[in-house]
Amino acid sequence: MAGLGKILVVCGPTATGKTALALHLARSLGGEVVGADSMQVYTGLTIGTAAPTPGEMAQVPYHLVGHVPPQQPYSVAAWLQDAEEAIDEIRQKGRVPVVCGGTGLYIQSLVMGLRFTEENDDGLRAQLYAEWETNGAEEMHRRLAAVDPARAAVLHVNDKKRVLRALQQCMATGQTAEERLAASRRVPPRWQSLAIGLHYSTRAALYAAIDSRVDEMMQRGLLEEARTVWHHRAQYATAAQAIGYKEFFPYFEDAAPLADCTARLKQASRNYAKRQLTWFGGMQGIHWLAVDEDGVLEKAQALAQGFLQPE
RNA sequence: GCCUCUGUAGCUCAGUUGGUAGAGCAGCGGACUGAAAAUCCGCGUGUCGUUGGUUCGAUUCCGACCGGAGGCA
Repeated sequence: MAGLGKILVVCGPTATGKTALALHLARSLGGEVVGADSMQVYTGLTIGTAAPTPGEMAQVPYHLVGHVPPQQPYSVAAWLQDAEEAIDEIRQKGRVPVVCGGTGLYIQSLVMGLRFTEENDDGLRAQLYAEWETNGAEEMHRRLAAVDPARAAVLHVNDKKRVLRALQQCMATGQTAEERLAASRRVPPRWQSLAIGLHYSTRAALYAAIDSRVDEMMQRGLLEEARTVWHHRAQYATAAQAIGYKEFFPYFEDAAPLADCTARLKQASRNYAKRQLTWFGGMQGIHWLAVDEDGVLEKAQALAQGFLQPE
């Protein structure tokens, strides 16, 4: 363990102040921030994704924020690769990597040290999605059961995304999901991480923070940003799925009043925060801090300093 | 003032030819290995507006009252 590089991780549900904490840690400990957010990676999606502001990014070096054109596909695999590169670069400079974000899949994969191979076939994926439409869920699930019974047994028939992904992966590589999982863990973790999770002491406080942050985003010009995304929705395959934009599409299409869309956005954000809470709640070893109690920055800094202390 | 419609889950509404009720959304819980801000799974007791009456039994039928919508004056 002694030789493992150390990284700090700031995670938790949306609207808890992760960005501010990461900035504080990076500034006080000589660090650089690495974004772990599946939507903040896209260039130009700044207000709706609550990306760090130019002012914040000027204070400390940032990585993996706004570095992907919105029309370009991206994924955990790509992010992991980018993140490893960024972390290596930061450590070579003798600085501390501060990974910050709310995408549970990304953070967990990084902490676990997962690695993915090159395999990916978008054409095959599209074909399988088309077949799902004509053949139905049961038939596709049966096909998976024929090639990878273990995976099929675990996946619900309606879990379209995972059933088709498993099928695609089998067809492309001949490997079962179990073999793929094993391969992703082949290289032992390269980092030792301290994860700090931010939350509110009550669910009501979290939801109130989310609601008022949406109002703030509106004042900062979210609607115009959303309109841009709407214009390009055909090319922005993944980016157009981000919460904060798609909720306004009905408004742009004259199908709903603006107030309804704003309310819908708040609701979607609350639902999302709940899913994040489930995800991070299931991760072991997170040090949780309540942001509506005093001294969060100090507590986090003390934890980080203790962790970074050479043994 | 009169007539008609209406009052069922937090919200929008089904339904019970009389045997105390169920969907969607919300909410709550969970899952998650290449689109993950995505995707998927599970959880439904609520004075069936109030109050009398008929009935073995009323949320359901009848009356009155209260609230809401519309129409006629």
